Amino acid sequence: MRASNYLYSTLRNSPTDAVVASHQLMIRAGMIRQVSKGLYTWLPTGLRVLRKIENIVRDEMEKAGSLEVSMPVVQPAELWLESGRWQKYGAELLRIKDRHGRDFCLGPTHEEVITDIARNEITSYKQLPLNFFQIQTKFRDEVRPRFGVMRSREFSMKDAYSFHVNQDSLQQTYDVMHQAYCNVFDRIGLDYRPVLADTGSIGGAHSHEFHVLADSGEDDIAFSDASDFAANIELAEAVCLKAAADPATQEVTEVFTPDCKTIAKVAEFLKLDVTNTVKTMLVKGQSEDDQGTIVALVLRGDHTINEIKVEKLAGIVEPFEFASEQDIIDQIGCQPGSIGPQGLAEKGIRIVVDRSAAVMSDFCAGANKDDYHLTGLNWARDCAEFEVADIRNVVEGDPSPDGKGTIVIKRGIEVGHIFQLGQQYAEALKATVLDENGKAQVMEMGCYGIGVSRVVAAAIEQNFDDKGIIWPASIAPFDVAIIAMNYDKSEAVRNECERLYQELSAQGLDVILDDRKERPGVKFADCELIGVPHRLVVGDKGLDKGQLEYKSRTAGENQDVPMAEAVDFILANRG
RNA sequence: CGGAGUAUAGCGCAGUCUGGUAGCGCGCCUGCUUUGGGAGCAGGAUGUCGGGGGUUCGAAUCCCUCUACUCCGACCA
Repeated sequence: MRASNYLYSTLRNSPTDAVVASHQLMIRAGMIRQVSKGLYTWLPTGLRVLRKIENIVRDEMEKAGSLEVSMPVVQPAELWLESGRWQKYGAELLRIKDRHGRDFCLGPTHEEVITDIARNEITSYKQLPLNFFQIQTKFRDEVRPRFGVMRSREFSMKDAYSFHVNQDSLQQTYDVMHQAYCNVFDRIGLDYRPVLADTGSIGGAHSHEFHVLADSGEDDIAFSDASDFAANIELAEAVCLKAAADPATQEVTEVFTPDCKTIAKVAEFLKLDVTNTVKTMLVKGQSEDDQGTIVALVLRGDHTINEIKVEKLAGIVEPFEFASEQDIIDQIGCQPGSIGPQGLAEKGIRIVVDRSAAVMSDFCAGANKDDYHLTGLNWARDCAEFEVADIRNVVEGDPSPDGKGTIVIKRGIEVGHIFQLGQQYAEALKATVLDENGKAQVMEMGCYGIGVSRVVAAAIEQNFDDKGIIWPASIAPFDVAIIAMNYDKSEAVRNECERLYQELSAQGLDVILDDRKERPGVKFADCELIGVPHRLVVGDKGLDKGQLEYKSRTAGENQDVPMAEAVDFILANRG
């Protein structure tokens, strides 16, 4: 590519509405432009990167035995009604009507369509296993799109779906895909981790997420400092090593705690450590007869509730919802802020206590009376009727669930997610094959996603400096930039640039020849901003000595390279 | 959905309080000079001041309304 025929669209200052580095740099480097909230145009530089990632993903998928297909973005409501997700998926599913008034949606994912294909095309167990993938535009009407293409409404995703005659076969493909994902992210050159994950709205049993580690990530990942354990905090088990509560040493005492509506205030007012308090939260419970059912969740004062874990308890409404203030006043007789577990069981309220809270002794809790708390509480003596469950988020310093080391928490950007779906979609859509005995059998399914456009942003989050983007070699928009000095005046420069351009291109490299009539500083700045890994400067000064000047994007110093060796030098340094 | 904020040239911003001919920097165009880190001089182009309505002799500015975008929150007892 010759710069004189190219659109840089680089900006000197970044628009104020971009807050994270990748979003700012993608705009400044002329990669993307926002068209509307969560909707972006990919400019030439951005699209080059996106395509390179797609190609790596496609290559690894094919190596893993997946077959490429292309499914429609617009999908009929019928399929979604059949799977039950037309009602279940919620507002992220953009529903539209066609001219005949029939219902459609923009595909946020493609389980329904692929399962429809599978049930029509696959008839015998002998055809299985089969694995399909596509790289395609998805639409999810996000509550809050942000951070550029990191969380946009329309985005590029590689989604794959596998079909099996049994669980063993599914597990095998799952393992193959797990490895393929590692290969993809290794090839791109990202610092990533596979982590245990919740299955969320897609459903299913077993699942891993692939996270790129970055402070700007939106997910918390719990790692062990002594093993390879890693799990999304949504899922990470909170372990309590202490087996039982110590015996009571204090009597229950009611204390006046005016205006102490939070644990922090209560602890401060009573000069207690927050770890010696519990907080009691009331959430909506499910029951057949009445609507006002509430369930009490009890946590140690310094812990936070994990909604995903709570939703998995039987009898709790999903999605998770706190009880209304009116229900609390009606059933407990006090305002939120003074609630405690003692006496709730007598009122017929179910109590679920977190493991760590269940082994406390002589603790402090709300008195179920406005502006009063109780100290010296002990479970066995004062409030013996409760269930114990894991309902909190792990925190740093917790023991690792695998028994090795302690938990460290880091931020991650979710770039991939693999699931074992089991039979849920195949069953809903009646996708069956005939087995050895000629009997119809519901297929097992797996699904596997990579957020291709998000990988672009994630790669930048891990690789930039004050001058701009530093692309991993595998996905750079150009492999090498030839910066011409005095291109229009010097025939020697033009000839050498042309030679390099031809020879490097012939080697399969993506070359940008900066032949613009710009001052050198402008060319250097653009080259660094868009993050080209290798740079050759061609000027009369060097040519007189038979030399070119080389600099890698990451190196501080220039390096002279003889003209004759330049192409081999670049090839050798490409890595 | 709740809260806060913004909307003026391609980008970044001033002007709004106190109504009186639309401004600045960068970028863009032309010419000359310059040519190894975002050049200098001279000249030039570009705006329905987000849309609609109102008040006024007169509105970017005051009032009403709509829209778009940004950020924060939706983890509290």
